Formats: sequence, structure tokens, C-alpha cells
Amino acid sequence: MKSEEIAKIAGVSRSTVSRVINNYSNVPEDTKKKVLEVISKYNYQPNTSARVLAGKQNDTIGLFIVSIADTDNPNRLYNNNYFTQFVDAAVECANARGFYVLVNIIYCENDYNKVSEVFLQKRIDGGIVIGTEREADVLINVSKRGFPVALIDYDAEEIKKNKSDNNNLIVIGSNDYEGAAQAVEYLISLGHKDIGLLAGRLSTYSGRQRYEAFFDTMKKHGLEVDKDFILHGDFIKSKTANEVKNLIQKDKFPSAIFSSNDDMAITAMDLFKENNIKVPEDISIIGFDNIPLSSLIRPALSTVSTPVYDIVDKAVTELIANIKRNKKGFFNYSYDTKMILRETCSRK
Amino acid sequence: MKSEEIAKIAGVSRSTVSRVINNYSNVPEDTKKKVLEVISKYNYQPNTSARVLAGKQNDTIGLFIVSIADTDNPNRLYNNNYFTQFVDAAVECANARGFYVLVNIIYCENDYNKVSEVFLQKRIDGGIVIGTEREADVLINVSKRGFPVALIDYDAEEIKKNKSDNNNLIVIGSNDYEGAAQAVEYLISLGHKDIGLLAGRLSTYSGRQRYEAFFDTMKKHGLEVDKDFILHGDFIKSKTANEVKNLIQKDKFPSAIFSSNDDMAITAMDLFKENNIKVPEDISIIGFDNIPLSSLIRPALSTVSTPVYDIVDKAVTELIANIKRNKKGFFNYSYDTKMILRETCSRK
DNA sequence: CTGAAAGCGCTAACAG
DNA sequence: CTGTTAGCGCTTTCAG
Repeated sequence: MKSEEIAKIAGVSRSTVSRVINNYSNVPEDTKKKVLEVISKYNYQPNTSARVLAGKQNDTIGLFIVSIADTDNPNRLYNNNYFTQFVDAAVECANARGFYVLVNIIYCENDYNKVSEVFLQKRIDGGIVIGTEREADVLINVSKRGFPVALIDYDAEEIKKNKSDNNNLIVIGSNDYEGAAQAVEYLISLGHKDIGLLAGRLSTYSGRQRYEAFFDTMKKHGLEVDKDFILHGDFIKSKTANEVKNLIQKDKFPSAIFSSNDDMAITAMDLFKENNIKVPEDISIIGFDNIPLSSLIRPALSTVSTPVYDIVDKAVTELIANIKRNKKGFFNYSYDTKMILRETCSRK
Repeated sequence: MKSEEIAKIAGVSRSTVSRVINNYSNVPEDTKKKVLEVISKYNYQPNTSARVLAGKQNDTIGLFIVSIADTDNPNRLYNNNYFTQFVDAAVECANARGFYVLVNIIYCENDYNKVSEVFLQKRIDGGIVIGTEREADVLINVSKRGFPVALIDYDAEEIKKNKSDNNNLIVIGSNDYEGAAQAVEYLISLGHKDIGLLAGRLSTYSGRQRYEAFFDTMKKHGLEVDKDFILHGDFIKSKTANEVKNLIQKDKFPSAIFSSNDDMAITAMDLFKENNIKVPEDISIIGFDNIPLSSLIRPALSTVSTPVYDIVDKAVTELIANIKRNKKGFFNYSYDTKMILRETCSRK
């Protein structure tokens, strides 16, 4: 079924059919009704490719999830409790606004080219990139070519430097520095002095923010950081497990740990349990992200929640506004985090 | 940048550019190389809409996730530990085969029309539908119109009846009846007689299979089923919680429960814990699906694992084969489940 | 208000 | 082996 057939049946021209489909104002109610009836009767749907080729938008946004980690694990993302939230939220928000979502996963540096490809092939009107590494350049270039891009978990300041003329870039994130500082302050307020850090991948913005906040806060309180208590989990389960096992082997032990995300905190807790180290009696731990799992495990994990849903919703909304040319420019939004106290931290 | 410009620069015609893009055999190495160089130099990517309109495939499959549940919960899917696995697996498998994935969520009966729309608009070459309700007809009609469709968690027998001439339908699932029977047998072998059922939504195929297997197995062993021990959780957290709370109020209690999925089992366990009912000392429980969370909670949940990844991989592979016209016809595949014994079942 | 006609960027006969 | 040409199904001027 194509618009020409609809036109013939309705006794009008293709143009008129097109006009009613696109809701033009200058078509009389009668004609409109007549055409609509035929369309509905024959279950006609316009061919998207033809519409796009003729100048319409695609009404689809690309969701790019960077998951450069655990490359030896065939299940990768599959096991990542953090990103799945983004997929769900993005699809839900976009669908609610009449947009489709093309989901892409970036497993390796090489995959970054996929991003530009998808744009260049005009498969999408705009894209959201999450959890990105340093390869911001690729994305900034894409946006400079006129394609709207929303970046989540990115250093807005650094981008602002290079962007200058960028009209299609939206940077959205949470105030992780403040959130992490607050968590460490909390641990300190509980009387902890020997505090360890389970650090995330420093090539991510959030990884760096949480890392720096930890050291700054410790310093602010005149607390020494024992190098042996700095574990580089890099947001990767297997790495985290190795680092924690190493720590357990040592003859000294922190009384509390600030973990840069919940996944790593949970991995550590499992290992603690295996080794009869009690949380929070023997060691306190606080995570970051407030993934669904964190409230389900026992003891329930104290953590810092980032408003994932709000962030994604903002990303989708702003991206669509940019696509529709309502709102061009460089925008930067940042959301506050919130400490969620549960059962894994106790007074020293 | 369009193919004509590439042609001009490379000193050939558009057709030749098209030929090298589509890897035709009748292009001499030299010409090919020359064109490829220009393409790569200018970072040219063919416009997908134009290609599709000219008769090429879209190289994208639609993933439709039915989530008719908890409609009052704004986070819906977001909290569903089962479906996220499907999204990840599907994207990974499809990407690996050079296909893109358009993810759609079906929240209500009305959304079923979205499925046909996406097909009719030619946004996708084929679709995978998961967790479907009775509205199979919509999908079967879609496939009858020539669009390849893969159905996961569907009653293949029932479909076979109506399909007869269907050439584009693939039905994939796991042998849930056998898996559920095995789980109940296990509970019985542990000495349990008063066994309860946490039933899933009976409008899903898996929900029905697991339900029937429970009753059949109990009957086979001459065991009575107490009506008060049949809880209709419908795969929905809030409903499950209500049913379990009701049960706890009663003066009689089963010594074991077979839960039609892990999510409901975990909800029940949380309630048991709140009410000082110990698992597995006071009550044994076994779930279904083996979601990631089930191994993380304590006590770790005994369950029946379905090979999600295999199922999705098969769905993607077969769907693509059908799209590429290598393999037309009606196909039905079913995978065995596997009991995973952990810590929630004990001898009566 | 509405039809005719051009054109979006590509592929695929067809001819040479 | 390669260029020319005719669409693919739609939107959008441009006339009327």
C-alpha cells in the first residue's frame, strides 16, 4: 500500500494525502476525514525511508553505550547492572515522545566508528552516548557536523574549551564530586580514619570525580591515605575481585571503604563474606549509583544515588528539542546526588 | 556527501560506486581500490533511507518487549530483572551480525499496534517479540504479510494450528514444563508435601506451562494441593507481595514453595525475612529463570535456569536467516532448562 | 484549497 | 566491465 493508492481510493492526489498525514492546516475537515478513513481502513503506514529521503526526520535516536571492559567475558554488558537502567529509561522516555531508539553497544575503541557511521548513514536524528571514555573527539566532531549529540558522564568544562562554536551538544551528568565527598565525610564522621578506596576507571569522568573527591576529602580532614588501601577495580568485576583478594591477604586492613560504584562494592562484600569479614562490624563500605541490587542484598548497601531516570529523561528531552531545532546551542545540566544510608556503615 | 560526488572524484559513475559498496564481483581490483580510497578519504557512508527505498534491506531488527504489568509503577520495566537480559543479549547478537536493533516496549494492549506500525513503516526487516500475551494474532498477521517474526515464550503448538501457510514465523522457547516438573519433583524428593505455588501470569505461555507442571507433578505423586497455598503473583511484584502477606496471616503454612519466577521468589523471601520466617529452615523455596540477582542474594536462591542467551542468539540467527531468504518456513526450537541448586531448599 | 512535477540518494536492469 | 536511465515512495514547491 502506498500513498498513491490511498489517494486514488479517496479521490484526491498524493499531495493531499501527504498533507493530511503531516497535519497541514490548509486541508478542509471533510477532505481530511475522507482520507483518514481510507488510511485507517487499509491500515496504511507511510514508508519511513521515503519520508526521510524526502526530507522528514527519522524520529529515532541512537543510544550508544560504552562498555569497554571485561572483554574476555562473553556476557559483558549482560552482567552490568548499571547500564541496563539507562537502556530502559531511554527507551521509555523516547517512546513516550514518539521517538524510536536504536541501541548500540560499544565494546572496543574501534567501535567508536560505529557511532559516526550510524549518524552518517542517517539512521538516526540524534544520539545519546553514555559511559564514554576519552574518545570525546569523535563525538564532538559528529556534533560539529550538525548532528545533535547528548553526552552523559562527561567533563563539560573540558568540552566547553574545545567546543566554542558547537551548536548541537548537550552534556548531562550528576554532581559526583560532591556526592563522593559527602560519602567520605560520612565515613569520617563515623570515626573512621583508615579509609580505603575502590577506584573506578579513571578514563571516565565519574571515575575521576569520585577519585579526586576521595583524596581531597581525606586531605581536608588531615587523614593519611594508605597506598595499600587504594584498589583499582576500574569498574570491572574481575579486576575488583583481584584487588580485594590482595587486600585481604595483607596484614593491615582499612576500617571503611568508599567504593566508586555499587557493583564493585558488592563484589567486595561477597569476598568479605567468603573470608568471614563482617560488614559493617569489621569493615564499613559505601557504594555509588544506587543500583536496584544494592537495596536487595543483605546487608543492604549504603550508597550514593544518582538520578539516572532524571538524567536520561533530560537527555532525551533536550536532544529531541535540539533535533526539532527548537533549541540549538551548547547546554550543560548537572544533577545532585543523594546519600542513601542502609546497613553497611557503622561507627568505628 | 553522496555517491555522485564520490563517483565524480573517483572518475567513475554512480553505478560503479554502488557496485563497489555492494561488493559486486564484476569490478576490477583497480577501480575498486580507487573508489574505496575516495570513500574512505571523505568518510562517505551511503544514506540508509535511499538504499532501503531502492530495494535494499534495512539491516535492523525490532525487539518488542511486552511488559503489561505494574502499570501504576512509573519504573515498570526498569525494575524488571528478567527482560533486561533479553535486551542486552539481542543487541549483542544482532550487532555481531551487522544488524541494528530498534528496541520497543509494549506497555499496554493498545501498544500492540506499534508492532505492526513499525513493520509497515518498513523501519525493520524483522522482529523479535518477547513475553507476549494472547495477542498472538496481531503478530501472526504481521508474519503472514511477509514480515519475518520470531516469537519467544509462545505456544508453538497452538500457533502451528493457525499458521498452516506461514513462512515467516519462528517460535523459540525453553522446556518450562519439564523444568518446572523437575523443580517440584525435587521439592517432593526432599520430603515436602505441603507445597505452595507462586503462579505467574497465565496469559503467558511460560506462566501456563509452569502452572500446569506444578499441578500435574503434585497429582502424579498423590499430593493434595491446598487452595490457600496457590498464590497468584502474576509475575508482578506488588501483587506477589499482597498474596504472600495474605499467606503469612493464615494459620497454616506450606513447607515449600515453587515460584514461577525468581522475581516473585525474591519478593516472597524479603517478606519472609521481615516476618522472621527463615528460609530454608522454616520454608523452602525454588524459583525460575536464574536471573543474575538470584545468585547474589542470601540465602542464594535455588532456581531453574533458562538459557536466555542461547534462546536470543537462536532467535536473532534464525530471524536474520529468514530475512536474507536463506531459510523460509515455520520453525520451532525449544531449549532445555537446568536446575540450579543453591541455598533455599532443605529437607523437610 | 489542491494537483502536477521535481527531487531526495541510491540500486538495478539495460545497453553497450 | 561500466555508464545511462528509470524508478523506490514520499514531501514540497509552484501554479492554478
